[in-house]
Amino acid sequence: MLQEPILTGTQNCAECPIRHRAVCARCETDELQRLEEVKYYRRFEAGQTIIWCGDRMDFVGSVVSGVATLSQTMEDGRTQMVGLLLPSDFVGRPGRPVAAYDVTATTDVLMCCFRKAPFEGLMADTPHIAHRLLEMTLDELDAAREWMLVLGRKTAREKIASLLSIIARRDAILHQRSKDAPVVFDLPLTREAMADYLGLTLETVSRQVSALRKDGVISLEGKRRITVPDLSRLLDEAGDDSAT
Amino acid sequence: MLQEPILTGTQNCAECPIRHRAVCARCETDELQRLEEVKYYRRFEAGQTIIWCGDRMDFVGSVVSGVATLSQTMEDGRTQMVGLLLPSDFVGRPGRPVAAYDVTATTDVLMCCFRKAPFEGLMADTPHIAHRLLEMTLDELDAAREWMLVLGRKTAREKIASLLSIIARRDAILHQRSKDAPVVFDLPLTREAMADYLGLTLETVSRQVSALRKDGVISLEGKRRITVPDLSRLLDEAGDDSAT
DNA sequence: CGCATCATTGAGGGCTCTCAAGAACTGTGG
DNA sequence: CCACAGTTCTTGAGAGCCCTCAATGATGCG
Repeated sequence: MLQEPILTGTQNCAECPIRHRAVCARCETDELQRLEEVKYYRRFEAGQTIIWCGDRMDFVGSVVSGVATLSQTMEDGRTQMVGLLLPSDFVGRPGRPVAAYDVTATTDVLMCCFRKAPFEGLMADTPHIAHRLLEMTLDELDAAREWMLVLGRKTAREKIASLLSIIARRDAILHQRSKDAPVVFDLPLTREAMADYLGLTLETVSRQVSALRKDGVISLEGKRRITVPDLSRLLDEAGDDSAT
Repeated sequence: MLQEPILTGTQNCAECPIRHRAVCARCETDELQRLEEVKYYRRFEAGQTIIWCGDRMDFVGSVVSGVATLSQTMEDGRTQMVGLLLPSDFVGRPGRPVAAYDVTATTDVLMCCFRKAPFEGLMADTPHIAHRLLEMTLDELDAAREWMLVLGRKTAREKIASLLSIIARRDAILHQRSKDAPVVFDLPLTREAMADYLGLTLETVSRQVSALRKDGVISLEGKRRITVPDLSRLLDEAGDDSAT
């Protein structure tokens, strides 16, 4: 799905694609070296569960490539996605021994893992890691709160448009397209995963995607490839005050 | 609503009721002294807006007493509460010049404010503040994610039960009651505020509260005072896996 | 080609919202 | 102490949005 460098064994941090956005972004070379001593890579296939809620966590880490999801499940099977993990996002909570959520790979995922105990020691020693983690956590908190508005107050159509807007915006930044060019991207999520993210059923997701297509807000190539001819139109549909 | 100490002018941190839970919890006496130099108190009446979304923020701070809410509003007036601020909770984001949410006092509120620029300087110097803030932010992120499940997947009845559970649990901890004694507390929120928190209308909130009363899960004295005869019953209604 | 997975579409029902009226509580002034 | 407005809350009736159940269609892989 997403391009992924072929990595075998240990990789040099200096050449890491997420070097300047991950939890290690602010580290000096000596700090990086200490991180490198406690790090290792793990690879997961699309669909595979990375961590089960309640499992002992002996590592924390960063998503290097691919997309993973954070989700919660009730006894009767209702599930709600509570986070989308993109490259550079952090997994795990320092100081907590047990995972609070299920983590699942939705595409092939490469993770850079740090052994937990030494990582916690590093956090205490080197302010750069702790500061960066605080910054990232504050960003995630903002994203979670943004999402609470989507879940609590938006219609199914607005929910779909909101999700597509987020992915489209990320894509626009990543590829630095011109403002007026149509945005094209692949959905990294199945209809079911979209439903779990949006608090809908997969049938409703399917219906609303079809409706947006019929209304010309988006067009589809196959099931996953989406073209947005007019991004501001999509933002309107999402109900966000895009201004202008 | 909540008892509130009568404070005039500056107060000594050593006697502060939230001394050991707020952002300053880990500070040594010399760090506290530096904090005290940049702090001041502000008082807000119930119903008053503390901060408008988009306002310049020249301070951050802690709720000392009372209850405040964090909320987002769409252009057409739909609003979603995204956080409940209780005593010791932190307000504002270091490094951000502008408020991202509306902050409203739902009861009389006393806030301990720190001038933003010097506070940010202190954060860079003293690891205790940054560490505590990270810990608090991670807790808030967990709470936000917990709430996403409520908003996305729970029924109206379960939503009400979930909200009451949260308040009841906090009250049980605060008052250290025996396990089996009935829990009694005052709702710090109007029906409308509850609706904004739960992603419902106030009519639905009212109906479901009545239904829980008719079914004996709770009983009411006036509109606000609630008795929970059997907490585990309430937790069941909330749909959480309370286990035993 | 057949199977499995993922997605689409339809029909009907239920939960929550909208609109509306009235009741209960609060504070003010006579 | 009571009258009266203003706010908050409750309750009802009907509509609409989304869910549930079900069948069909597309896509990919052995």
